[in-house]
Amino acid sequence: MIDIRQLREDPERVRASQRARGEDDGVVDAVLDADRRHRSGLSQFESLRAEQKSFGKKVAAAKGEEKQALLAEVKETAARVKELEAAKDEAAVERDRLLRSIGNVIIEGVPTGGEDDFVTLEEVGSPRDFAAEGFEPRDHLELGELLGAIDMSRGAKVSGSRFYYLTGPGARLELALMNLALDRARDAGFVQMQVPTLVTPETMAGAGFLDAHADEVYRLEADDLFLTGTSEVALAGFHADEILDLSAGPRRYTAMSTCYRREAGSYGKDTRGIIRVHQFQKVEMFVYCRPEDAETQHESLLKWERGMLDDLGLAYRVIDVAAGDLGGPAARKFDCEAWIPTQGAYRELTSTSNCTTYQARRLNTRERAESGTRMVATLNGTLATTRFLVALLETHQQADGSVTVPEVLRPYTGFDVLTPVG
RNA sequence: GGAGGCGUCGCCUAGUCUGGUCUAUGGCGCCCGCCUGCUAAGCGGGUUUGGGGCUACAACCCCAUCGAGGGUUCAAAUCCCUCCGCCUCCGCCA
Repeated sequence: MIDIRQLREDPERVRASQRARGEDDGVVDAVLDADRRHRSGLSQFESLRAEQKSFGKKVAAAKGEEKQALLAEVKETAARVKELEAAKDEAAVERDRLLRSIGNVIIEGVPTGGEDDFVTLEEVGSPRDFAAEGFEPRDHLELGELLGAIDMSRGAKVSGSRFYYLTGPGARLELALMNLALDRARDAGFVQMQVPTLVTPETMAGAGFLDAHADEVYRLEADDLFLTGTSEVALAGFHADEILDLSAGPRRYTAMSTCYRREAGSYGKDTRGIIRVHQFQKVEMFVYCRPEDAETQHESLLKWERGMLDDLGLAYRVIDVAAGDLGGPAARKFDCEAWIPTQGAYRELTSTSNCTTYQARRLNTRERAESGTRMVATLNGTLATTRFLVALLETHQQADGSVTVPEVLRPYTGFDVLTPVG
């Protein structure tokens, strides 16, 4: 949720943000209107309520007939107070409903437009030239099956489409990747967490996943709980309704968790292999910081993400995601997309978002400021996910189907190469 | 799953039975000041959070806030209902 005060003081900035996102900017005036109605209703309610309260003291002091007379007089006031209260509450509900529909105000420099309007900030490394090497690359699933690392058909047998098993060296490789990421996060000062992956509707909504992403979320109806699609949800909820002390610097957390996504509306897309699946592992970074530190923290998250991709020997590009593709909470988002040889395309491996105070406002996470309290900023970023395996297998394959393990992962896998089985 | 107890403004705590003088008591901690070679002690004052009004974004005034949400009432921390959390005991269990 954006700050109503910012909207009052600088409505044009919010309108411009809405336009850049390709959203309706008329909602801004609708909010202002509801806000005015709420505030005038609030004044009316408060002054009459004050009158009623002072009357109550007279009633308490009075006796006998005098008391009866006062009671009769104030009864009408009480009824009127109730009406005024209902009216101002109604206006507030309308105001908040509209306010919640507005996405975060984008940071200056974010490209205008939709999914295809991103700006490439940098291309790192060059895609491997298999033609020059004289062999046709196998795709990650063919390799995975050849190496006894991925088993899609048994995943489908047990759980349906878009489920899979990682077997033997595949399971080992994924866990190696996660451990590398967790060690790096720890070395960078992140507090490591194990988090719930089932959360309440309040937490899910607070993190911002029940709006645009509502169809993407698994819901357990019997218990009214949601399976999270990222540990960002639990990490964002961790400090909900708290007042933090950030005087010693940002609070930074990392967690590996299983992530669950329905992938509704993506029928027929990425149906082969583990590019797009219902369940996967991910190591996430999450930062609570002062609003003025958010952009610096965002750069740091991007730096750590890039460090992983660099050291894993992947070719990738960094993009500045366009306003229309940010989602509600993010004010800016950088994606790192790795080159997938058999697709001849860059595909998202990591994503880091600066949510400024948007997420914190919904979750009511504040900090102690010089006078009073104020909202903190939250940021998140991916350090590793199961999808990395796609780029790793394809990029580091050899003509005979074996796959070289990047140096940095070897201490974790315990082997240097995956070799074809049987 | 069953029975009981508890939830008060950082922490502890009074108030709940018997609704109004609660503008929520006291202690600890913390902040400001006085006093004082320094520190401590002592003394005085302040110290929930959110919102609104008026404004210099001050001061001041008002409203809400006693786990959350409803209800009864002229009036609710206090009475009633629902929910949540914690504790104790019993039952069940990978």
